[in-house]
Amino acid sequence: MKRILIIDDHKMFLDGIQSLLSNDSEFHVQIINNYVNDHKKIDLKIIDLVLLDINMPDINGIELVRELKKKASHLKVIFLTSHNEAAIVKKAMKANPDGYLLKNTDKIELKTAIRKVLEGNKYFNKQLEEIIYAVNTDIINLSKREKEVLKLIAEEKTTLEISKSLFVSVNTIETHRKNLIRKTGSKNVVGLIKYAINNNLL
Amino acid sequence: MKRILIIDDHKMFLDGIQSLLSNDSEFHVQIINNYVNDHKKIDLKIIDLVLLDINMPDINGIELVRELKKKASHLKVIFLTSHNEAAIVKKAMKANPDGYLLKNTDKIELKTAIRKVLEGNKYFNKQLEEIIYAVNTDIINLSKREKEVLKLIAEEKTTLEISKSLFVSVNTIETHRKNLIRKTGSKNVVGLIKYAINNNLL
DNA sequence: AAATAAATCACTGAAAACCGTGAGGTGTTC
DNA sequence: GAACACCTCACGGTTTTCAGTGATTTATTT
Repeated sequence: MKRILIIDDHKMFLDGIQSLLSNDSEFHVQIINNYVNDHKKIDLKIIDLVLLDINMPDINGIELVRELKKKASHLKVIFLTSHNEAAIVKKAMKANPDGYLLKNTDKIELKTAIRKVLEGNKYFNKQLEEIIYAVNTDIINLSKREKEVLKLIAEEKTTLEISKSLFVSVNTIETHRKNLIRKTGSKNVVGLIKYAINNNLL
Repeated sequence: MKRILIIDDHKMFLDGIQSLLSNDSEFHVQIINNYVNDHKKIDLKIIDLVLLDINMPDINGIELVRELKKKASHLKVIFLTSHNEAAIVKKAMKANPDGYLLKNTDKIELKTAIRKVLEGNKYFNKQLEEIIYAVNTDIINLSKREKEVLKLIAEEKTTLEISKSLFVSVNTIETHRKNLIRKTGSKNVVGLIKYAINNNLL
């Protein structure tokens, strides 16, 4: 019997998946709705596999994977999320998960993925292969200053206004702006805002 | 035995909820992943209650409620969504649903809500009461065309590109753009994108 | 000590966005 | 039929963004 832990901010989703997997006597399922509050209830040592969302209000799923793997290196981890945007998937892959599933996959694939991963394989949605095996463009790693500028952009401030409020030259903010667009793979500020919202940077 | 239909774009969520409710012999659950494709498989006459998401790629949940109620007036309908923003909830309430649940509620409340609604009551998450009974502030009402333009803006398309893809003048798109910014109370496209994302217009 | 990343600034030039204002045609609603 | 919302288009002008390139300083890492 394999022990599975699921972390997601939607209780209903948790209850559903737990019910789904508990029909198999093969799995014992524990659920957590809020990692920050409830992680002490869980003994990671006896857990075999963790399913978790990327985008949760209290904690960032990608960083959480790193934390979990540090605490219990035997843990297998599968992302379970609805995000299929290249930038997010790529970022998530950097945390070296054992699997990545989209929430629009069905229960059969879910179980297949869990079994494969427990056997030591990796399992990724077919839809993601293209993204995952794509040439690794620059890693999205925004500096502190860049995030600061991004927040001000998201407040509908112009480059001039930002430069004044940060007491630097307009040229500097323009450079930050260009770097933000380049790093996030956006075409213009629109993509930048979408990235910022998707990645909880605001 | 009551027959329940669930419509959601995430197969995994569907499978989970079906499993959850099917443990009770009280309910018979049918699921649909894509209303546009699969609605013919369902005989609405024998369905007692529909649970559905608001935001689905192929169809708008709010309009769908109106359609369902027109086709089969005995149907009870509960929204099941993660949206708790005032604008969306208010809009959803206009469709006169019998219930509104957030996806972060648990299985107990889900079953309670279903039973209450089947008895002829209304059931709404406590968290929503404040919103529902709040004074109706002005509703931002974007026209069909404006929403269409907004979607293209959100795809990082320029005004020129949009005008070409819609076969109208650049000036027309510029006007739409100005009206969108004005109507949403934004200062520039940044505010527009934030509005669009917050209100699920994409 | 060398390499790297971060933050700063400059200059040119082109493209795009934004503002204001006016206006014609269509369709719906009161 | 008047009022209204919607969609369309035009024009002139200003502001902002975006692209490309190069450069200096500081701090950190190897």
